[in-house]
Amino acid sequence: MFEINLKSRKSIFEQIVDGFKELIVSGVLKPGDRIPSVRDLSSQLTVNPNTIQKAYRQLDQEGWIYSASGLGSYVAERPEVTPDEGKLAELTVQITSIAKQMEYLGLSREDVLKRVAEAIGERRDSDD
Amino acid sequence: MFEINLKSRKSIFEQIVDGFKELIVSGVLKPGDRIPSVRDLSSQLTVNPNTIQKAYRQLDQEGWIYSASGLGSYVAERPEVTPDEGKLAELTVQITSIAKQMEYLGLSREDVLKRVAEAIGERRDSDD
Amino acid sequence: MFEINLKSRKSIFEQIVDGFKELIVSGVLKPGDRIPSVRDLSSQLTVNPNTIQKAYRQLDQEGWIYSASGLGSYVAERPEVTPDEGKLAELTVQITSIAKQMEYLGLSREDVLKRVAEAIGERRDSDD
Amino acid sequence: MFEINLKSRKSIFEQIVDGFKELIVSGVLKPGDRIPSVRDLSSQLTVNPNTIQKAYRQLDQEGWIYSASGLGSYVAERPEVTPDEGKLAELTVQITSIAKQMEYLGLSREDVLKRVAEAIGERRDSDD
DNA sequence: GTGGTCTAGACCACT
DNA sequence: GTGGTCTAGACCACA
Repeated sequence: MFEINLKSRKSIFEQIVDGFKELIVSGVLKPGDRIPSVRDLSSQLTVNPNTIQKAYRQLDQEGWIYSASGLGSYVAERPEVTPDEGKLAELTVQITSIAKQMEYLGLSREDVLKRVAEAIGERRDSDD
Repeated sequence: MFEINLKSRKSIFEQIVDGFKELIVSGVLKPGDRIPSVRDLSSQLTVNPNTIQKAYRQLDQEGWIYSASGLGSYVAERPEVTPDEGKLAELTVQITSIAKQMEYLGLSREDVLKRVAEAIGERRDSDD
Repeated sequence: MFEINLKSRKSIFEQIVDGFKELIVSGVLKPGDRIPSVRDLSSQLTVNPNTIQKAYRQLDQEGWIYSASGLGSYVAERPEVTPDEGKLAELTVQITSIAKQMEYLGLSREDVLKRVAEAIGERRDSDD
Repeated sequence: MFEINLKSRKSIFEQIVDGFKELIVSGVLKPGDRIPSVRDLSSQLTVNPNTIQKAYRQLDQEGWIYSASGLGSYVAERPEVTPDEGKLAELTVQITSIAKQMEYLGLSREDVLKRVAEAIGERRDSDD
């Protein structure tokens, strides 16, 4: 699935949460897909089940997955129609901070935008 | 200078570090500017001096400020010519992750780029 | 009959028990009505028969239905004359807690009562 | 503060969460008040610190308290101005279900409303 | 001192 | 089998 880096500044918990977000957002995991059971992932990553559990609960609360006791955990439907403005606002704050730091490091505004555009897989030049 | 929000999930330490980064990156604090002494900021924010001290040390290590013993702390010069590719790579990873999450939430790629562009204060094409 | 929502925090078992209570309390199911057999409901809801079985047993014990071996399960008579003060006391505690939370959230006492009144389908004064 | 009933259907975790909500909603704990440290409450209730911690985190996420690492946990400000319609809707669903059950048990609609009115400390008859 | 993370391992209810 | 709760106890960063 992914790997845990014990040396990272990120906590194991956070790495698992973010790891799943990446997988979902990048389309590797699709809505309805079953994700590993707490115990399975626990032994796969050699991480305590409690930690996995906590991560799953977090992802559940944030709406990324849902967990049905006795059945397993599944990737939630993609939030359609109404982009959650609350979450969006939070992400905008984060992205702003990072974008400004990149600019400060010497990147031109154009270059920052280019990197983001590449990141989400869009050609900015051709058919913009 | 800025304010400490105890209700934030961020620790006070983190808020101070990030707060200074924002101020520097946004140009409020310019290279060479003197920043408050540990004692002053401590009483201003009613925050434990140890915490301020630690934050300054962190900012120093990351190259945002430099502390001259007995003289005070100053905003470091902007790293001009040579964009630190290591830091840049890390930031790119972060910004990619966030941009993809925004897209997943329902924003079009165009809208994501627009938000970033606004974030760093640029008009994307000419006068869009 | 009703639907099972796997994404709910409620267990399937709980959803079935509560679902029947709602149907009975709202009058959709009336005393004496036959409810589906375990097998039927199991295939209708695609839920494990054991779970249905357990839910029926629970409803039986709480006096909402009665199961006649070999004949099926039926909605029990409404407990007319003697309101079970034990159950009532428990419900009062629960409703009090929720009402106070609604008030704390910013609803006036009037508004809280209005919502409850609407909930049970009554006009509070005359034709409000 | 309050007591834990090991025999209750409610989990310890839930009892703690609900216990604090009661205390806040009833005014025993006021915004800004400090609540016991995780360790203190843990030894007071002879409940594992992890469980207390989990409860505090839940209360934090729901906006009832806020926890500042190294400082302690405090009752959050009362949500003013904008009654959170999401939470309100959830509570309305709950209160409806209970009110209907009370009615089914034999209470008149009037009696149900009376109980709720008493619960939140309002006289329905005098100055309605 | 504070909150927070993580592990180890038991136990429970639900499917 | 599944998710979820709870305990016991270590450890960390922050204040």
